Amino acid sequence: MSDFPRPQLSAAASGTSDRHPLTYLIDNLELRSRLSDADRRRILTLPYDLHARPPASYLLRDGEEPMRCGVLVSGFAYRVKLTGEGERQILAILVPGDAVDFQSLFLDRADHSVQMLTHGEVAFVPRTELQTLARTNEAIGQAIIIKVMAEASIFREWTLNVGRRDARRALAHLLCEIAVRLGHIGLAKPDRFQLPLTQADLADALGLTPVHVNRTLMSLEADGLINRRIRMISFPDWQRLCEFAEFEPDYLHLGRQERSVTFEGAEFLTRL
Amino acid sequence: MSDFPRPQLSAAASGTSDRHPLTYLIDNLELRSRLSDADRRRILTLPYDLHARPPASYLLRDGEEPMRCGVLVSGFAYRVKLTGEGERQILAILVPGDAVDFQSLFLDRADHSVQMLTHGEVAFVPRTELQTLARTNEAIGQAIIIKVMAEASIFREWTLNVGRRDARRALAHLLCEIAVRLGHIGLAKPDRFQLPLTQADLADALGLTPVHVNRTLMSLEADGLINRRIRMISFPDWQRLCEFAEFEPDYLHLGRQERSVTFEGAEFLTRL
DNA sequence: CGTACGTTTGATCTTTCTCAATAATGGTGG
DNA sequence: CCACCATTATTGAGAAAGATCAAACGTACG
Repeated sequence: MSDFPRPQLSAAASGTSDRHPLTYLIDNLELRSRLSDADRRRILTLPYDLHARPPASYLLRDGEEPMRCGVLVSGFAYRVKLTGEGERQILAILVPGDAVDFQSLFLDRADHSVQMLTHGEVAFVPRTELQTLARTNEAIGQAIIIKVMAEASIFREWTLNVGRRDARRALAHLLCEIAVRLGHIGLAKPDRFQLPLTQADLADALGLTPVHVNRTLMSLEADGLINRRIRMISFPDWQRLCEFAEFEPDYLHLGRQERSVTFEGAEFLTRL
Repeated sequence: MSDFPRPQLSAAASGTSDRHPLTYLIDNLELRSRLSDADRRRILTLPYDLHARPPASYLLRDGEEPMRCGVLVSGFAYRVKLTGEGERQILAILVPGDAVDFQSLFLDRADHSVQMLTHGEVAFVPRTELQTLARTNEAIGQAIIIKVMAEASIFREWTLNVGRRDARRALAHLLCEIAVRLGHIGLAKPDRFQLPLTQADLADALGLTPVHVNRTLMSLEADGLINRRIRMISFPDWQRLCEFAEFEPDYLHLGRQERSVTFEGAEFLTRL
């Protein structure tokens, strides 16, 4: 909370290896929940189709009835909504291991779209299989709920970023978030990472204009808060950047949510 | 979708009657889920404390470990986050029947605060009781998940509103949302309602300045999109307002989420 | 009837947008 | 490996939406 966690390398591999695709989902759930060996094996029995997807392709369309749930295996994607005028607002970034449709697993239709940001691979699991799994396996069901709740928390911070931080602070905050999330899956070095978004994407994420994002990036660089070489962002002073951005990663709810383990009938927790 | 639902009066009462407080929660869940008589009775067995709360009092504090879950029985509340500079961003409005802590029912600590907007009453239920209920009763558990997901959908639309709509459109959209949600619980007439927010609150909800909200309200009124008498907002032409605001209430996910009923082992849904 | 809070108004300033052009970059086919 | 094309990034000048500051006005309520 007070000392800012650097983006850290973890064991989760990065390349488009030949690991079972759903191990990425397992790793993702285990960022916040504890699963048993049996739970992990159960997830690996889910049927899936693995597909390569090009940039900008849709993984989910606004208004559609979701029939399957995609799990991002490699590459990046984003959640997006459009205004009537066709202006985009990017709502979230998905990284490898993230599921596309947990957000609407029990809703009749999608209220936003998900599109690929880069080239990547997606494992599609039938929605009914996941629903059944979520309801028959308590640990997995809870892990999914925790994931949904953590994502909702990220939406809230995103709204604060868009609504109440100026361009410099908001952009710095977004870079911090992406750096930490990539670090947790081994896709960022402690002091640098490859930004998967163009400046136009950043603009749509922050409710700004590409031109202004460009100027803001240059302004952050001029102040020594970041360095850029092409699309590689590096942090000369991570802590200073976090302080400037007001970045406090609690809202990511990373780390196991241990307190949520209820001891049936036990009241002692309410006395803590 | 094509014809805009007017805010509608429902059977859910409004006054601070002597109904069992948790019937408000039941009505709230039944906006989107089907519950059996047994489920309803089960909810009514939850222990609770009913408290009157003054405006601005906290129902949940950012960073706190939630020990209990409040259910708003009367009055209004809002979810809020602060920047490091102390600027507020209101993230959501809670109306009678809404639960305060579903958003963090399985998370270790709250990532935002909830405060009363007006005077009101809140029924506090021990968090462990709710967790247990959510896990032991499938229908209620699913109803809670659906509620969490629907709220997340509202967060996303909120972000679009703040990030990509100009002040007039965003304000009109917010008024539409509040009108429809109040209508569904019988707190709005078809063409008018009592706005529970001050102009400063509206500003914090939209990422604007109170001065600008004031001017924007006057501008909407000058265009005949709304009328105001004190805090009473009325709609001379609801459909025109909806079109102007790009308000399409699908994102509220009101109406029973029937498709989410899985027939165990049945694959036929994937063929729809 | 006075105090606190909310609303309205005016003048001025800043951030961010718009439009338009130019320069890099990256990938592709030859 | 090079030439070419499409994207992406950068720059400049001018315009606009929204912010800021300060004050006056209403209204509600103890």
